[in-house]
Amino acid sequence: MENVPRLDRLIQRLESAEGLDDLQVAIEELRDQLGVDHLVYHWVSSNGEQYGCGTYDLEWVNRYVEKGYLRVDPVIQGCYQRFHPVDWKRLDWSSKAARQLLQDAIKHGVGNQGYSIPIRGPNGQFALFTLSHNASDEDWEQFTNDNRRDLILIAHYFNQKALELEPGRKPEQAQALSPREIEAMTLLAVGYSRAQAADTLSISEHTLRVYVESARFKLGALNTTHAVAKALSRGVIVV
Amino acid sequence: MENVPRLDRLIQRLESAEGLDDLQVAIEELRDQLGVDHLVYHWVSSNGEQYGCGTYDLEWVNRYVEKGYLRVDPVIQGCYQRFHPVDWKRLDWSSKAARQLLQDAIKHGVGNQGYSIPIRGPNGQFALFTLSHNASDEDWEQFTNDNRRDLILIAHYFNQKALELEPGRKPEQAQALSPREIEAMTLLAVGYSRAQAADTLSISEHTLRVYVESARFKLGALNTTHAVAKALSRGVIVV
DNA sequence: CGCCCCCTCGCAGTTTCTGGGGAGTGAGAT
DNA sequence: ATCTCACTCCCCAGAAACTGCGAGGGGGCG
Repeated sequence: MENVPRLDRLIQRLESAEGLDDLQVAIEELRDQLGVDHLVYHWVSSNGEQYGCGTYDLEWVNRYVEKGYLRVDPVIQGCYQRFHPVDWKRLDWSSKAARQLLQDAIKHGVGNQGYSIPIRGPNGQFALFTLSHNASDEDWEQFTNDNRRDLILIAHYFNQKALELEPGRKPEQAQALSPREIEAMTLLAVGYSRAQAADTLSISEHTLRVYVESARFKLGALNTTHAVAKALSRGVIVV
Repeated sequence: MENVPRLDRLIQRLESAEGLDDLQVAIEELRDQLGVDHLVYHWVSSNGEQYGCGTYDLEWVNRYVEKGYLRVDPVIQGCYQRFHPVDWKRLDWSSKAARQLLQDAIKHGVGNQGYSIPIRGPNGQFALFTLSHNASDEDWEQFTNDNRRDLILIAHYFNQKALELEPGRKPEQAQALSPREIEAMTLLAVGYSRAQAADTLSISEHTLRVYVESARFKLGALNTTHAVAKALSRGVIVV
């Protein structure tokens, strides 16, 4: 495993990428240059669709999806709650499902070591930039320490380009909620009933209802719970 | 204006900061070293609370808050929709309130040029790392281009430390949900009614109800919407 | 072998939410 | 100066969710 080579040139390549294919080529080259087993960038969008590119076997990717590993993966859950890159060893693998996932992953060629960088974009976008490799704890620690900053930057530029190139993200640009709508949704998100929320805002329950309906419409949600979930995952409201 | 000096040492200083005061000192030193007029880190939250440190006059900060500029500031709104750092010139200053804000800002010593880096953390955290200065368009463009990568990194480490030090962050690790409970909550979060969700899982509606109640209890939530919101913001479920 | 948790199912009554109407004011934008 | 949009209020009826009662089988762990 070597240090990130020619950071400047790599970032320039990323910036000049014109299609998702270019990102796939870039990630493979970077994998080779770093000398790690796998390098993956993947993005979970709020509507469930996800785009990713990387060097995992297709078989493993499909298996991961089919088995619903997304829901039990400590890497996902851990990164979702963290800001800084995280070594897989520091995550919580105590649950049975998690250990099973890890064994399965190793069996499919994912290394015993991993390092994942969480990245967040507008509208609740969340992506991971992950390295995996077979190495000793010491070597891996050394490697990740040496390259952390460059990897953070690469992940950033990678995500920037993915955001640019990702099709179908404009329609998802929902209308902004009005201040009152945001207040109403926020109160519902922290457990208030409509009556309580209306009382808190000193308006009639009917008025509050109008806000919630309006917000539901703007967010394209099917019901109040859905609307709160969408508002949260897009960062429209914060609890 | 000079290039970012001694990036390594600066990041080390940030990493070893033990209090918010250290961050204030760090930001002032960095400002002096960069030779820009102002450098500000602030954490924007929609409910109004915010923490920040920087070199703006206290008078200006207070005025900004009192006037409710937060709601009309194109810097906030623009960065909220973007991932990459943005030059203030590229934002939309067409609205009357925005131009008024800009004039007011310049009058209070904020430079005519600005550059803001959006940063996002877990649970919808959103912060800005902003430079402002008096300079010509050409000089400013040159400066920001030369320092972009280093500034992104600094902003990242700054935010990491701010997240660590932020007092109001309670771990509050709740009980884990069972697989079935996670499935149930996830379906509700994507807009399914209880009946639909039960149908999807091929169980009776009542059984599904038991899961939801159980999850609500484990999450310490007051109702289903609250439970979904808590599960989402804790990363227990991913939509 | 109990104990605890996970999974599964039923009934009934009460409360809340949803969706369909209509209506008036004020601020900001064209 | 009109016009849009946010904000406020009201009624009604049906659909859905919540509350509280109870019940049994299966699996892991001390």
